[in-house]
Amino acid sequence: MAYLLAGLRAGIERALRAAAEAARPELGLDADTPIPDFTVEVPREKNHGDFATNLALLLTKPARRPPRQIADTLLSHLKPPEIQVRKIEIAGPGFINFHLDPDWLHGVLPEIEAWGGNYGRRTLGGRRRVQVEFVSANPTGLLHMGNARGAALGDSIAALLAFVGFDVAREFYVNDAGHQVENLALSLEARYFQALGQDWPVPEDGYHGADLVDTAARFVARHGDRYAAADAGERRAALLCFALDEKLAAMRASLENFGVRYDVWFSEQSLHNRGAVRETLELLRRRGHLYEKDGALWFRASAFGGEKDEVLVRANGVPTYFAADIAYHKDKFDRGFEWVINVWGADHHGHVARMKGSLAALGYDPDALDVVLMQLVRLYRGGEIVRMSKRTGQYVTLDELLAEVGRDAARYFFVTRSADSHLDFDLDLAKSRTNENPVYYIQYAHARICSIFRQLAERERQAPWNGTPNVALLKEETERALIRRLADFPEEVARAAIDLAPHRIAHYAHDVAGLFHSFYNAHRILGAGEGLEEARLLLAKCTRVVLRNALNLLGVSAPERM
RNA sequence: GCGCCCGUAGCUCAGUGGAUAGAGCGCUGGCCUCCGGAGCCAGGUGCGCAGGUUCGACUCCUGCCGGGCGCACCA
Repeated sequence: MAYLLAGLRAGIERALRAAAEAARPELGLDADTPIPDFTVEVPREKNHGDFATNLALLLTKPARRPPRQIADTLLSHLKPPEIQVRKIEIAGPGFINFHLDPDWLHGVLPEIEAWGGNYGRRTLGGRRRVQVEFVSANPTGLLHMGNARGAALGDSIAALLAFVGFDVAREFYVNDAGHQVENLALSLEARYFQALGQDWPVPEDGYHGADLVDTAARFVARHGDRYAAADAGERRAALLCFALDEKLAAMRASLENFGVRYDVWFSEQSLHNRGAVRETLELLRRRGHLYEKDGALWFRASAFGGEKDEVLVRANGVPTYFAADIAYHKDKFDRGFEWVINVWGADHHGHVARMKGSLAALGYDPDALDVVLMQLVRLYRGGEIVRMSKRTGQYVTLDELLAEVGRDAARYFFVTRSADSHLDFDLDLAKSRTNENPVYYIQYAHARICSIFRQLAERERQAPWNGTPNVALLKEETERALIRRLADFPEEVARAAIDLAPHRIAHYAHDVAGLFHSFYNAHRILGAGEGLEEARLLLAKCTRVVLRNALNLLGVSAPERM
């Protein structure tokens, strides 16, 4: 998949490498000295041309010559690449700047038009199988802001990886086993008896959210007081089963409203049921990485980069969450994923080293696991921090967020910051339908373009135009700047995917929208005159393609009207 | 105390070791008899501190200061 811009860059790289090889004798480089890894990048400063390389600067040490002299020597050996270079100059401390024939931009729009919805797609992934696991919230409550950020981030990462050619699966790990679930059962039991009119307090460290009151009420509606007199274990099991079904269904619905769909919902309990946890423990034991102490079974995590050793089986015989998680990650690789990505809250960072350590201990490659740690979300309303606590049941849920600010603004806000930056989410800003809100700025550009084409369609009914737009007519500063930026999209996509950083796409889309608005404001499209109008329509059309493709990656809609 | 993340403009944040560090919001002043004014144009202040590596550091290393989060037989 060779895009225009990438081709130009590659051509310059090849020509430079060849020049460096040819200049070896003059530069005093023997055959063993490698040519350093130079960059061919787009200079920030326009006067510095279309591309610049630092090759001469990097050669100063091996060649032991001043950089500008090296640059001179390189230039004398530089065969003009297959592209049209108008001017090459040595500048600054020793950069070599390439000024291209500005006509190269003429190829960009036809390229975008031809690719359409696939413009920006790459083949970097080689169809390798990648799994992205995200949210994986405890089914003990509703989804909160941290889960929402994880959902937006994980889904966009998955979309990006798919766009660059990976075979991607989205997965939700359901923590339906362990202490917290037992805790949930006890809280439910209390709400159940309360619903039946009895005085039965929710345990101190239980779940106090009002949602459990509703769950209990529905349980009573279905089963009445049948379980009041039943065996406690039976009662709790029934309540739990009922609640988990309900909670998971609700989570799935919330996430779908948020534009997130999973390929797999993976049950932790299923690992226990089919003996996968036991088998994993056995494998670790055979490999000599377990020992007993104080009646518990420990994993020698400290031998694999962990901060300390970890308990896998408690003295009471119950395996820990970590034991199940090891089995789970083993299972991921056994299912054939070559690359596994977890999106976790920063409060789990301590878990990363031991998780990777456990993979190493099992004989898997710990580098095949990447954990994207995402910092916490702080919610602001009316300039004040909204305090949240799951334990006390006081937190804003994903559903409430969607009701208040809408899906597009929410998705955009969550994904516009890098994962390792704390997120201050301003509810007032996110729900404002004004120019303060950056998400509408992008969508507005898209809607504007659609509006132009609606009018065009209206007019074309009288006098349809059929010809080929002449992109050479697009000579205005704002036009060229916009085209240039549209040409960047494939590289932006690749970078964002490799870095697992969808926020780059958010910023890029905003940038493109801004360039379009500037162009639009400075020049007429419809009625611009014979030929020019068609060229500008093509530019608008291609801008729409890029905006749409970018917004798609973020899970934000591209509306035709607003 | 130890570990991870963060510290860039008044606020919220971008910025693969490159040349003169950007955007949004807020503030001020302008802009179409015309394709959607949710738009455009103009105006300015900043890389927490101190060392080090490098031809070159916001970026890498060390120390310090400040903020967040971890350091359970919880998940």
